[in-house]
Amino acid sequence: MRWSRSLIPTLKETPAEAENKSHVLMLRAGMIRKLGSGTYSYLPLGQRTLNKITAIVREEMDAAGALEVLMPALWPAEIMARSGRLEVFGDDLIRFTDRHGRQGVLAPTHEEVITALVRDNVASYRQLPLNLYQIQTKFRDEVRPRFGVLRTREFIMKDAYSFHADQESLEETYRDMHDAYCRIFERCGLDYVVVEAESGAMGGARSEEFMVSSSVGDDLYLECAACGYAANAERAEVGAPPSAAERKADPQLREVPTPGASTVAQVGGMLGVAPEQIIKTLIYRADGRPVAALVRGDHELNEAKLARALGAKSVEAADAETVESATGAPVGFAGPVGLEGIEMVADPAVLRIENGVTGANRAEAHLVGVVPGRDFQPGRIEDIHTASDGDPCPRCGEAMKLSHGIEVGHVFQLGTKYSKLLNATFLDASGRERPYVMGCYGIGVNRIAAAAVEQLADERGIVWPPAIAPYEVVVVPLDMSDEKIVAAAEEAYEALRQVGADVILDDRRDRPGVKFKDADLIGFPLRVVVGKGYLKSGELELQVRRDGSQSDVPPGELGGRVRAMLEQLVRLLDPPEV
RNA sequence: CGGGGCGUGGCGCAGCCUGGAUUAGCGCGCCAGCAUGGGGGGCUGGAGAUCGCGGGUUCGAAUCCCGCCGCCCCGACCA
Repeated sequence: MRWSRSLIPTLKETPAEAENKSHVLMLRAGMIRKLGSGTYSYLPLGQRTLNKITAIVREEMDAAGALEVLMPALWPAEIMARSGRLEVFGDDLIRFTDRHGRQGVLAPTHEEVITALVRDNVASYRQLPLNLYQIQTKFRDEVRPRFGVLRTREFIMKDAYSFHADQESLEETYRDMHDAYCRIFERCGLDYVVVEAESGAMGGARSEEFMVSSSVGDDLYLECAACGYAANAERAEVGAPPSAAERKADPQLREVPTPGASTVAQVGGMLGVAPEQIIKTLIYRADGRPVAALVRGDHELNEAKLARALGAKSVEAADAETVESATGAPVGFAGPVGLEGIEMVADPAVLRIENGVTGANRAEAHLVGVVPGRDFQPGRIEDIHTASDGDPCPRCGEAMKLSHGIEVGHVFQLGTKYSKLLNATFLDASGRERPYVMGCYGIGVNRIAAAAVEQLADERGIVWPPAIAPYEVVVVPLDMSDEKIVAAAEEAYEALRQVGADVILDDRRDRPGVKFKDADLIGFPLRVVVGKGYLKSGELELQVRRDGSQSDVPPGELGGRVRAMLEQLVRLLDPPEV
């Protein structure tokens, strides 16, 4: 491609709306332009990157035995009404009414359609397992689209769905998909972490997310550097806290007035104690029955963990009436001391508090000098707080690190949830009718591009991993009025095309500075410069965007050298073996 | 949904509070020309704006008032 024939509107200045790295740089590099909130056009450069990503995704999906299909994005609303997800998605669903007054939606994900498709066209276990995927635009009316292409209302997703006769078969495909995902993200040059994810209420279901560490990531996950345990913050288990040293103090339990102070922050402020010393007592309803859940003041109760610990189907915060009848005090003054007639679950961290503060079960009063074990005895001790930075790893006990991450992929064992809901069954070998066991697997295509920019960009601009760069190499003639230079650049361009390199020739009649700045901004992995040096020595300069290194190359060796360097760059970008 | 902010040539901004002389200004980009050719450089001359939309106040509105629309940020929500 000749630069002068393409459409690459680079920007010197940052558009006011852009905040984070990938948004600013993709806009400035002329890859994307915004149409409305959360909707973007991809210009030639942006589309090339997207195409490279989808090509990698296709290759790996096909290699893993998945079959590509294409389903509609435009649905009659009743499809989702039938599965009950009209309510589940709620306002996230983009709805419309057509000319006949029929209700429609734009597809946010495809479980219903694929399940019905397989139900109606597959009937026997002989055809299983079956793994179908598509690469297609999804629509979600995000409450707040943000961070450029990272969170949009319209995005490209690779979604795959697998159908099995049994759990064992599902697990095999699940592993294959997991491995294919690892290869995809490695090939895309991303440094990623696979984290355990919250699987929801359905027991047995497994789920993992693929995270790219980034400060603009919307997800939180914990990682243990010592043993490699990693999990989404909602999911992460917390190991036992280090065993308490001998108690130094034996504080006296007494009640103090705390008028108007009902939150941890207020109580802490009024009594001059740190949140870590406060025992937060939360009254919940687990399948209807009230329970008291105790966590440290600086910790957050994790409802999924509480439900699991109690073996409850659902837990919800109790209403004010329940709280009052259970504790005898208004909301905000509950405490474990003297609390009777209600099941009590305490987080292990609570038991390490030496001199605690907690509600007195009386309005406007708290207890100080509380010693767990001495002043109250919880019925159960369970990990029920949401993991936070520094919490001990559940496997090895080392401190875990909390990071923000961009979720670029997600694999999930669905089980029979949708097949049962939609009555999708097959006949097994003994002629029995059984629901499909299903898995689903998603990848955010645009997000991979944005995540790569977030992760690798430097002060000069984007640094593309070669596999997803819009062009692998740019040839830059520095003086378009010099025939020798132009001729040499044309030859280099041809030579690179001959060896199959993805190359663009910057044939604009601009000054060198403009060309260098643009090349840096867009982030082509390699740059071939033809200028004074060539006139003197007859050699071309080969420059590496990533580290700024350069070397002289005789024109005859250019093709081979570029190929070799691109391969080397791919290896440099490989994440360390996990 | 709550809070904050913004809409002025393609982009970044000024002007608005204290209506009128600014012909709506500046920088970047764009077009033509000259010189230049190793990091967004210089000179000359141009093109390009119904000041988000609608209504109102006024002799007069980019500027004041009302309504609407769009966009951004923080938070809540959601996966």
